Amino acid sequence: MAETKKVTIYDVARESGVSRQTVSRVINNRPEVAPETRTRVNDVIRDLNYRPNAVAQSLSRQKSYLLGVVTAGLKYIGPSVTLNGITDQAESLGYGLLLKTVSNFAVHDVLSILHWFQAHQVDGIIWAIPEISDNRKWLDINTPDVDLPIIFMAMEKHVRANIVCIDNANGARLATEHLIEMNCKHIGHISGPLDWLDARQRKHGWYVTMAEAGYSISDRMWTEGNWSSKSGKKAFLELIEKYPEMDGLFVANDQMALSVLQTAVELGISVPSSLKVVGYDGIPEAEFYSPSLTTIYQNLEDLGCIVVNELVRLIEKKNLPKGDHDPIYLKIQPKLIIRQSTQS
Amino acid sequence: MAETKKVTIYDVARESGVSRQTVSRVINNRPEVAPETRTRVNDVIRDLNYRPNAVAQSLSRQKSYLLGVVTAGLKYIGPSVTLNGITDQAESLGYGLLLKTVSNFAVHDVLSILHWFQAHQVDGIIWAIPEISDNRKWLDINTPDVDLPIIFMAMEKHVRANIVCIDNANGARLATEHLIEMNCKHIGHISGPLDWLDARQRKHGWYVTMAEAGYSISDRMWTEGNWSSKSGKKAFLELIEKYPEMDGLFVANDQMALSVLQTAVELGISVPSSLKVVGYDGIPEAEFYSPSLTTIYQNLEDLGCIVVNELVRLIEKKNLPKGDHDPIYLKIQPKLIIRQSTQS
DNA sequence: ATTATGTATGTGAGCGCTCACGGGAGCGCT
DNA sequence: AGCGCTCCCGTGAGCGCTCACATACATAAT
Repeated sequence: MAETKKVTIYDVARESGVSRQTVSRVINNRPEVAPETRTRVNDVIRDLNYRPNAVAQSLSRQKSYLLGVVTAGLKYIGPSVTLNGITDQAESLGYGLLLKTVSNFAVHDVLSILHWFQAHQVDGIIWAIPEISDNRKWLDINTPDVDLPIIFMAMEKHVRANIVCIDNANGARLATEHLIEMNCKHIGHISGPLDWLDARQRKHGWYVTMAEAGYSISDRMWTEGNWSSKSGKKAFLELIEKYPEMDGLFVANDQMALSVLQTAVELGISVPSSLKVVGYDGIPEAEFYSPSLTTIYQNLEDLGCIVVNELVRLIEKKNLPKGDHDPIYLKIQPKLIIRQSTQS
Repeated sequence: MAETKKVTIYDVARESGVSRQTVSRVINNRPEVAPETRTRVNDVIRDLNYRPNAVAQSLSRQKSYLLGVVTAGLKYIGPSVTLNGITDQAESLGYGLLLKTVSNFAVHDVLSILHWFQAHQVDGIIWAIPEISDNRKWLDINTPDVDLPIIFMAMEKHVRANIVCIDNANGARLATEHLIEMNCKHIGHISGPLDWLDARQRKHGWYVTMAEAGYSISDRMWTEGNWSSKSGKKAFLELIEKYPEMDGLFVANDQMALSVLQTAVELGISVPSSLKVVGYDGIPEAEFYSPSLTTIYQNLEDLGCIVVNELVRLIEKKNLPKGDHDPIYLKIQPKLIIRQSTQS
């Protein structure tokens, strides 16, 4: 354990009778080394238990193979799953992750985070915080003085921001169209908190689909929740009161939707026969509830994976051409999963 | 944006007419700088938009202010919440986080992870992977050649490993004692997968408490699940069949417990009047189910926070004395939260 | 023999910073 | 004048590595 202090490239060089540069060539797998030399150096490396110092490497080659990730709300399952996708893909592309979190989605000091990443020489940044109220405003006001590739997740299209997100509007459309197909005539909606972009997009998707299908829409047909089970129950009680003829319901996330299913039992409303319910997210529990919940599944792990791919592409492209291309704007498509809660 | 290239400490020095060392003193808030000099340098720093290069600092001072965290199963809520606690506390102590994940809890190559952290000069490591089957065996076999403070979470006591964990056995005791107090005469258990240490500890806690209270115990009184809702339902059906007189049930996590509550409705078993149920974890949904679920709450955010505190203590203590102290072994106490599912 | 073409290695410099020094200026004291 | 002291500041060296180059020796082409 408490061996000699740090082994450096010099130790290896001395021990194997070559120069540090040759050792460097060996550890970086460069071709210009004689086979015997290579094996000899490798032997010494093993004997000395040498391990290249990544910090020194970063400093010297001006590249860290590290990505910065800002996330929020790891206590919720969505962000966590996304992060999981990010880590996996980063790992497999040979990048490490420097993680920052901000509390309750408010970005108190964007710049300090960007600067911290910059100081640590990350090669790129993933901004994995949902767009809520005006927490992206800084992008317009204050062009950050950080010259690094950044990809944002889940935000409105923007002139000079790279974005990868889920197509919420289309997810909502799938849900609503399904309810229409199942012959629902009075389709309500429980939205997420409307300062969230995702919530607005889902609500908008419901709205537009209804309108296109010739349904008339009024404010008594929807209520706002805040994603939590508790709020789901509250919103449902409110909604069913002001919209009693409702026979179809699109809920903006599964957690609230499950709460609706349960509350429906308490109220003696039978799902799916007299009310059909669609959720959003595709959490595992939704499958094993009874009735199992029809939902819009978004593969957040994939999303994380795609973000990393795009970012690494940006990083590696950055060296070559000077021309500013259009920013990335990628929408991932969610899928409708039909289960009992909408079957007749 | 695309300004001049990197601003270094030399630029600041030249521009403000002092030596790099003085600039260094300013950015590190050292006292030996004349007030006017300090403000002048600070002005130049602001004008030039200078930001110290953390990589160079790490290399030079041989200290990175970075912690390595290995986690697994971010797609589950437990590990994520813990990670959340870790990030928050690390942040507030001035440490950054380097994150690695491993897939499905199996540590295919422990050493490569340790070495990666070591190469990146982290100051300490948090091993936040649950102990499952023999994924800690390496600790016995192969004393890692990494001379860094490491803290493990959720593992069996070990001669030379620092450990911070939740007192599962005691949590299970609280649950079981509560059922006993509520006059249950036939108390069953649905365990987690028994290759998990946590599952074994919870089961053991139930067992011991039962035994101490003079209950006789047999194998028909418990079944094994795998934490998932689905498995909870399956386990419950099995259990109620072989142990029909059961009137109290301790379930090893909330997810399975909620599934039990739901299945009970389907079977026409009324909770709590004819069966009382206690879960474990304290997930938010548990509160808003009906009946709301009595559960054992473990504050995982706190847990993460405590781990970081201990690790940083180790790091900062490391410089001073040579004496190896006993390894850390901290057990965090969970709490019983009584709700409807056990009220008479 | 002369020049070209490689292949395998070593050398200086530098990445951006901090440590350990050392040294000048200014003060009060003998 | 000389001493010691504090306060402020600068210089050399080095953290561990990689870049761009130079060098040595082979082999092949003229």
